[in-house]
Amino acid sequence: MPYQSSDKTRQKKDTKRTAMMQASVRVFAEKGYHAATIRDIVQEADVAVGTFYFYFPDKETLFVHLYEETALFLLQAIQQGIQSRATIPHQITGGLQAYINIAVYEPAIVQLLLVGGVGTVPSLAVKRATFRENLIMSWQRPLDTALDNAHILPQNTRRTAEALAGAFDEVVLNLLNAPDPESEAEAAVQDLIDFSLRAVAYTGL
Amino acid sequence: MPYQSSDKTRQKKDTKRTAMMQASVRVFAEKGYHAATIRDIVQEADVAVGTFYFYFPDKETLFVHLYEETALFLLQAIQQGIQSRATIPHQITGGLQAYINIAVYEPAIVQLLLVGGVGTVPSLAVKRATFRENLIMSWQRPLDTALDNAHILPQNTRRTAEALAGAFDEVVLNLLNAPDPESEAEAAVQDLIDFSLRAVAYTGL
Amino acid sequence: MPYQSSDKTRQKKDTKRTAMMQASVRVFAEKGYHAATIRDIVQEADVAVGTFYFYFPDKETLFVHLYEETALFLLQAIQQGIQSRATIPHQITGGLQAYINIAVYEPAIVQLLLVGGVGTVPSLAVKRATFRENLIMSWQRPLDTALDNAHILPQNTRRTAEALAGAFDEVVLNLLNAPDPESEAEAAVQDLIDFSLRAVAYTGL
Amino acid sequence: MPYQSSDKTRQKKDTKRTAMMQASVRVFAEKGYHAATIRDIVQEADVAVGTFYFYFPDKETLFVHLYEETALFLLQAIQQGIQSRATIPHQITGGLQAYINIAVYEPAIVQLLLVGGVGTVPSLAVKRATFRENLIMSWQRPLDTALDNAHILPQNTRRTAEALAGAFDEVVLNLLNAPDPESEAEAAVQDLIDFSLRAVAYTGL
DNA sequence: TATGAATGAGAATTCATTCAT
DNA sequence: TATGAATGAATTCTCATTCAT
Repeated sequence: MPYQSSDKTRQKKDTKRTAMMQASVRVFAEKGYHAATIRDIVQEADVAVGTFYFYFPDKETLFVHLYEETALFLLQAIQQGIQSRATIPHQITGGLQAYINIAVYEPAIVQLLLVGGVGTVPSLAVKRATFRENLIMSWQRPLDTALDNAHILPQNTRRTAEALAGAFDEVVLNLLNAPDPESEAEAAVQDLIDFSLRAVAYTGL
Repeated sequence: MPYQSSDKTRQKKDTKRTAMMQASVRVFAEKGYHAATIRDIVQEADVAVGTFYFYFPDKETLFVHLYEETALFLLQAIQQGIQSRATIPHQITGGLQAYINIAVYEPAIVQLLLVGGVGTVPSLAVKRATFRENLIMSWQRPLDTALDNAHILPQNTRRTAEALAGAFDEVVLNLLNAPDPESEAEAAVQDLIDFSLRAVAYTGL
Repeated sequence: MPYQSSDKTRQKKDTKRTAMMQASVRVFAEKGYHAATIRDIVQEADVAVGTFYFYFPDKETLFVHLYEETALFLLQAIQQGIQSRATIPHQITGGLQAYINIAVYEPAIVQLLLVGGVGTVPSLAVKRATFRENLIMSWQRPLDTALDNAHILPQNTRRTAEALAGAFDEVVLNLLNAPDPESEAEAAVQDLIDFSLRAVAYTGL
Repeated sequence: MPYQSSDKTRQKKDTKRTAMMQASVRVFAEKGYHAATIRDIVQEADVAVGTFYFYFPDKETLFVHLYEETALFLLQAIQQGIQSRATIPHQITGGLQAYINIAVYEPAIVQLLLVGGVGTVPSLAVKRATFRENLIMSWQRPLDTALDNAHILPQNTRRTAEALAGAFDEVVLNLLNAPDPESEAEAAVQDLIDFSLRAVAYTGL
C-alpha cells in the first residue's frame, strides 16, 4: 500500500482534519458563511492558518462540502426514522424524533443547514435547493403511500410536504432558542406529531 | 430667490432616496447582507458611491432600517388580513392572501425578510427575533380566540402558530422559486388554507 | 463704475466672505488643515458648501492665503510694537505686548500660525519658512542695532533671535492653555521681558 | 520539527517590525499624521499594506505609540544629560548636548515630536501635553535647585523653563533646516548655553 | 505536515469639488 | 449669488490565500 500513509499518520491526519471540520461547522453555524473567517475556524480548531489550506482547498469549497455532508447526514437520519416504520403516525414520529434529536444534540448542524448557508455563495444555491427538495421529498413519500392506502384524505401531498418541512424547521429553530432545548424536546415532538397528523388529515385517528 | 428647497427639489430628493432604498432591498434580498456591496447597490440604483452615503449613514444602519420597515409592512398586511375577519377560516384566508399577495408582487420584500437577514449583523438579531415573534403572535391570537370559542380543539396554540408560520414561509419560498409564481398563487393559498384548518383541528368542517 | 457692483451688494459679499474667512481661521486653528473639512467651515459660517467655492478656489489655496494674511498681520503688529520704540527694553516690551495681545484676543490666529499649519501641504512649507524667518528677523534687527550701540554684549544675534522667537511661542502656547489667559497675560509679558533682557545681555540693567 | 518559532524567525520578525516602525517615524516626521498614508509607510518600508496591519492595529494606535516611545526616549536622554551634572552650567550643557545630539543624528525623532504630532488626533493631545510638561519640568528642576542655592537670581522658574524649552526647540528646528546640521551643532550648543546662562541670570559668570 | 508571516485585491467610508437649478 | 445634491478618487482596514521555512 505505497500510496497510503501509515495508520498512525493517517489517524493523526484524520484527527486534525476532523477537528477542523467540526470547528468549521460550529463557526459557520454561529456566524454564517461570510462573517466566519478562516482565522475564526483555525483558532477554534487550534491550528495555524496554513494548516487549513493543507486540508481544504478554500473557504467556499469547504463550506459547500460541509453543507452537502451535513445535509446528507440529516436527511439520512430523518429518512431512516421514517423508513423503519410502516404507517404514517409512526413514520412522522420516527422522522421527527430523528430531526429533533439531532437539533438538540448537534445544534450546529441544524443551524448550519437552516441559517448558515442562506444568501451566500452562488455555488451553494443548487446544493441548498437540492437539500430542501430532498427534505420535502422525505416527507412526501410516506404521504403518497398513505394516500394510496387511504390513510389520509386526498390532498396535494407536495404542498403538504413543503408545509410540514417548513413547520418542523420553525419549531426546531424556536426550540433551539429556548433556554433548555433538551427539556422541551419531547413535548415539541409530541406537539408536532399531533399537528402533523391533523394537517395530513390522517383518517386513523 | 437664489435657491429654493421647493417642492420640486424635495420631491426629486425623495424620489432618488426611494429609488435607492428599493434598489437596496433588491440587492439585499438577492445576495444577503454580507455579500451585498455598496457598489452593488449604487450600480443597481445607477448612482455614485458617495450618493449612497449622502442618503444613508452606512450599510448596516440602512439594512436594519430596511428590515424593520419591511417587517412592519408585512406584519401589518397580514394582521390586517386577519383582523378584518371574524372566524378562523376567514382569518387564515385573509392573512394568507395578504402574505402571498406581497410575496408574489413584492418578492424582494419577502426574500429580504426570510433569507436576506439571516446570520448577519448582531444589531439585526434582535430585530429579526422580534419580527418572528410578532409573526407567530399574529397567527396565535386568532387561534387563542378560536380555542376559547371551541372552534378548534384543545392544543398548544403557541406551537401551532410556530408551525403554521414556518409552513407558510416554506410554501411561499417554494412558490417564489416556481417558474410562474403568480399563476400558482391561488392554488397555494387554497392548499394552505386547507392544510391550516386541518392542522388547527377546526371543528366547523 | 460699471465694473463694480453696488455698495450694498459688495457689502453683502464682503460680509459673507469675511464670515467664511473668520470661520476658516477658527476651524483650521482648532483642527489643523487636514482634519478640518469644508463642511466644518461652511457650517461654522452658516452657508452652503457651494458658497465656499464661489469665494475661494479650493481648500488649500484658502489655507495658504489665510496663513499668509494671518502671518502678515501678526508680523506687522509685532514689528509695529518694536519699531515705535527706540531702545531694546522698550522694543522688546512693545513687540511682546503686541504678540501676547493678539494671542489673548485672537487666539485662533496664533494657533493657526503656530500649530494649524505644521506638516501639512507642500505649498505651505515655503510660506511657513518665510513667516518664521520674518519673525526671527523682527527680533534680530533691534538686537543688531543694540549690538552696534553696545547696549548688549557681543553675541550671535541670529541665534539669539531664534531662541527668543521660540521662547515667546512656547510661553504664548502655555498661556493659551491656561484657564484664564487674559488674567495671566501681563505677568507673562513681564516675565518674558525680564527673561529677554537677561538673555540678550542687556548692559543697561 | 515541522516549524519552529526559532530565534532566527523571531529575530527576522523583530527586524521587520523595527524596520516598519522606523519607516513610520520617518514618514510621520516628514508629512505629519494626517498627510501620511499607510501606503506611504509601507512603500517606505517596502512591504505590502497587509503587513502593516499584521504588526500594528491601526494608524492612530501606531502613531500614538510611536509618539510616546519617542518622547520618552528624548526626555530620558535630556534628563540623563542634566542629572549627571551638578551645577546649572553643566546641567544645561549636558541636557542641550543630549538634545542636539539626537536632533542631528535622529532628526526624524525630533521632527516627529515637534511637528509631526501637532493638531492631529484627540487621543494624542494628552500625550503631547504630557510630553511638553515633562520637557518643561526637566529644565525647571535644575532651575529650582539653583535658585535654592542662589546660583541664579530670583525669577519665575516655571516661565523661564517654558521659555528655555521653546528657545531650544526653535534653534533645533532651524539647525535641522541648515544645509549641514552636524557642522553647526557645536556652535549652536555653545550659543544656547551662553543664551541660557544669561537668561537664567546665572550668578557664577 | 505544519507554521504564521506576508501579500494584495476588495470592501466600507470620507470628503474635496462640481454643477444644475 | 447661493444652494446642496451628486460625484468619485483616495483612504483605511479586512481577510482569503500563498509560500518559505
